[in-house]
Order: sequence, then structure tokens, then C-alpha cells
Amino acid sequence: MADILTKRTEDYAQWYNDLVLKADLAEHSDVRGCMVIKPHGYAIWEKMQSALDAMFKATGHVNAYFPLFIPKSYLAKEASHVEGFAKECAVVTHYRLKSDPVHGVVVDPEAELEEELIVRPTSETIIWNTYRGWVKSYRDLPLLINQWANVVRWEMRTRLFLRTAEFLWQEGHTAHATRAEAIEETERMLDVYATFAEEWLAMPVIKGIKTASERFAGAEETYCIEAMMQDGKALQAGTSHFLGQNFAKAFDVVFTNKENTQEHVWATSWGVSTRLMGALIMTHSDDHGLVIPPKLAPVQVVIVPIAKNEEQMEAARTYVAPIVQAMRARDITVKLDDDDKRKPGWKFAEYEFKGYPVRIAVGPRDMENGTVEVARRDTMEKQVMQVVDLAEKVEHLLGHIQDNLYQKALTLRERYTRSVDTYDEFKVAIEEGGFILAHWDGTAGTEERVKNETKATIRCIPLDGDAAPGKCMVTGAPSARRVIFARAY
RNA sequence: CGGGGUGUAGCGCAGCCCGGUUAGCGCGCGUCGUUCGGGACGACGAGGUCGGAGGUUCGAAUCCUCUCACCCCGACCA
Repeated sequence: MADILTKRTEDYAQWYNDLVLKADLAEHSDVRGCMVIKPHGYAIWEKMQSALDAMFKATGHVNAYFPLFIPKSYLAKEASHVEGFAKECAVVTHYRLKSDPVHGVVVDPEAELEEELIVRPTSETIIWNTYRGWVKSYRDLPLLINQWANVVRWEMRTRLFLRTAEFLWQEGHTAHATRAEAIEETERMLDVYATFAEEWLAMPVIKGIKTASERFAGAEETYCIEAMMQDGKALQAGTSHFLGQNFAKAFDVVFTNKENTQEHVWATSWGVSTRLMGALIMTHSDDHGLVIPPKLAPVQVVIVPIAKNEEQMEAARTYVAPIVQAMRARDITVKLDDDDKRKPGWKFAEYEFKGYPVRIAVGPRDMENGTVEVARRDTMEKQVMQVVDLAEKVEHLLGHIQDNLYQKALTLRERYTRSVDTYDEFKVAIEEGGFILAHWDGTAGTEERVKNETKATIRCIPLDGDAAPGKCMVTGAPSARRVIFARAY
């Protein structure tokens, strides 16, 4: 793997953008700040969706769907929530157009909405307004619901998958009878995200808690998973919020407990988005293009016949048919690319860009020898293999690739994670990139100062790892434990 | 909203300063032939309101005025 950390950030941004386009994942739409997710990109997202959805179901959650539009008054009910999102809301003010001799079509000024509708930047408000009617008794709790949806945040600067005006995500919104149970849920879902990131995306993450300044608008505590990209910058890959009773109070969601007294419910919300696609790309890809971990690859093995003419192609089809069958029997997804409109060299390059984990080439030479050529995308190694037990060998190879990708990413993260004790050391280290473990006095003032002077933010207060107390690197005041500083996406 | 920049074929660009035949190049696209084990080559071909409006001029992609759109840097942000 090229040491991309040594590349300059602008180069990395360029590399990322080119890769997304070349791997045929997505492109900018003509619509401002919006993205078109192309079939290959969407297929990977679907794999993420189905894996996550299964994990949500396994932890007792069900799916539902709530409206795209939120009346402005709902959003305004939770003070810090509206403050947090106000600057990036798309607003619907009219419901009709009319033709105009000069401009063609104009908004009909007669058709102004009595109350503006906000295109959801997140759904807490509309969901809690709905939950009010659903929760009456402790017997109705917990309420464990997830929704797959799109949301809109009118960002100034957008980047494919990482920050777009509209994005796809899932948002879980749960209601609980007790504080402890809600916190337990918040932490459970954080664990689900961490497991998903590590086992499916092959992306190591650090679980932690956000500082007050980075906290979700309306939350009492925000948990997160943070990953390191190949340029050493941090990416927040998922969040899980303990909302306390803030939304229950704002929307008057109360239940009668076993003691027959009324209480506000306790809430959580948690989400991951198509940003995970960006995380996937920036964690594993190289100068040859995208690298998809086998568990998320829409197609794990692609077979490319080398054939001069239709007879040779037909011979190759016959030759690989039992191989394909054997692999499918092992739940390996296989594509036989017998398209004669593209040549082998073109296909090799194409599947590399697109990140297919394993490519098998079959030519006349192989058919004589009873072999195939197996190429793995992660290391770019090619190997001639006997067709005997090929499906089993490929199954193992896919497992190795998945593990190798995780290990590679972990090695990079560990290499660029270090502790510093003084602010001077910190300033040097932050220029080198990566995660920096340092003591912090817990004040917003110090955090702000570090951010202004170095552009580094506190990514999280880790839940695991070195928990020894110390002295703040900036002020020398007591620190409970080291926190992670980094420059972030 | 500040500071820069760019609009010419599907994409990327040259031409503009210094106005002058039919607006050009690369990629891509189409047809045919030779190729096909790492993005082939050749021949032929299709494709343009030069962002828009107005002006100067015998003549405007080129000069002037206005306008629109987009991009980059910053503030903001998952």
C-alpha cells in the first residue's frame, strides 16, 4: 500500500474524487450539492443496508417510515435542536406553480403555505410528535423503531458521499421507561455500528463520546465511532445519541409507570449514512482504484474468459460452468463476463477500478492445463490454480482478503496514532497527521483554542484504552484521561 | 456573505492578450478491417446556439457593457 499519508491533502481529495467517478460509484448531479448514486455504488450501499438491517432486527428493532416534511413549529420545539440545524434547512413555502409569459413558470404567490414545511434534516421532531400518540403506558415501552430514509442538509461545501445536500441513511429512534435502559440502548447501538464497521467494512474504529461542543443538537450525550482515513484524517462513521428526556418534554411524551405515576420517556437516536461509502473508499482503495471488502462486494468473483472467437468463448463457458456452480453452492457471488464487446485487458482494468475482490481469467492455455488464473484485488497478486477444489480455495481466499484489509487498515491507524504530552509536541504531530492522544482539561475554551490554532478537533473521548489521568497539554490543569485529537472530514 | 477563477462537441482543453476563410486538439462515440493472456492499431465518419442579452465593427469565440451559471478558498458542517 502506498503511504498515502505522505501525499498532500489536496492530492488526496483529488484522488478520492477521481476514484469515485472512475469506479463508477456516483457523480455530482446538476442539482446543487446533490449526488447521483450509480448502480455499482448503490449495490454496495444495498449490501450495507441489508447487513445493518439484520443487525437491527437481531437487537429487537423494527422498521417504519415517517414524513419527509416537518412543520416548522415542530422543529422549533426543542430549542438546541432547532438552533443546531436552522442554518442548513431547505424550506417549502409554496404548493403550486403557474405559467408566466416572461419566465415560463413561476411560483404562484397565491399558493403560499400557512406554515412552512422543512425538508427533514433528521427526524427526531416529527417522530417524537408521533410517538406522543403511541406511548401511554410502561407496557408500550420500549419502542424500538428504525427508518431508512433520505435527509437534506443545505451544506455549503459538498463532497461525494462525505457531505452532500441530500443523503441516504438510517435513523433509529427509541423510547424507554428508564434512563439506564436508554443509555444501555445508546451503547448497544454504538456496539452494533462498531461491529458492522469492523466486520463488514473491515474498518477499525474507535468508540468514544463526543465533547459538549461536538454533541448532537438536542442530545445529552453523543457516542460515536471514529475511523482514520488513509491520509490520516478522522472520519466520524456513525453516531448514537442519548437524548435524555429532552424530546419527550418538548413533545410531551409521557407514560404511566407501574406505580401509576406519569413520567416522560427516555430517548435515543442513532444513525449511519451513505458517508460509510466514503469511509469504505478512503479506508481501502489504492492507486489502482476501489477495493471492496468481500463481505460488501456485490460481486465477489468475476470470471473473464480470454477468447478470440465465439468457439473459444463457448469452450470457456463450458469449462467454467461447474466452477461457477460450485462457488454459488458456497454462497459466493460470481459473475461470468462473457461479453464479447469488451476485450480482456479492458475488463481487467475495469474490474480493478471497481474493486471486485477476486478476478479469475480463463484462456486456452488454462483449458489445456486444467487451471485458472486467480488475481486478488487487495494485493494485486496473481496465481495459477488447479480447478480442483477451486470453489473452496476461493472461499478461503475471500476470507483472507477480508482479514487482510482489516489488518492493513489497523496497522496504518496504529502507526499514525501516538501520545504527546506537550502542546509543542502536539503542534508538530498534528502536521504529520493521524490521531493524537493527549490530555485535555475538559473545558470548551481549551478545545476551541486548539481548534483555532491547529485545526484539530477532539474526535472523541475514547471508551476503551489508556484511562490514566494526567495534566492538560495546553493548560496543565488536571485531565481525567487522554482524548483523541485529529483533523477531520 | 467575503476573496479568487472558469464557461468553446458527451468529457477534458487550446484558440481570446494582438478581431479576419469552413472554430481546433485529446479522450469518448459509430462503421470497417487487423487484433484479443493487462485499458489494441489503422482508415473513414458523426457530433458545436463558442453560457445568455445588448453594443462596437465591413467582420466578434476574440473588444466593451450587463447578466446568468458553475468551481475553488473562507465562514458553516455528518
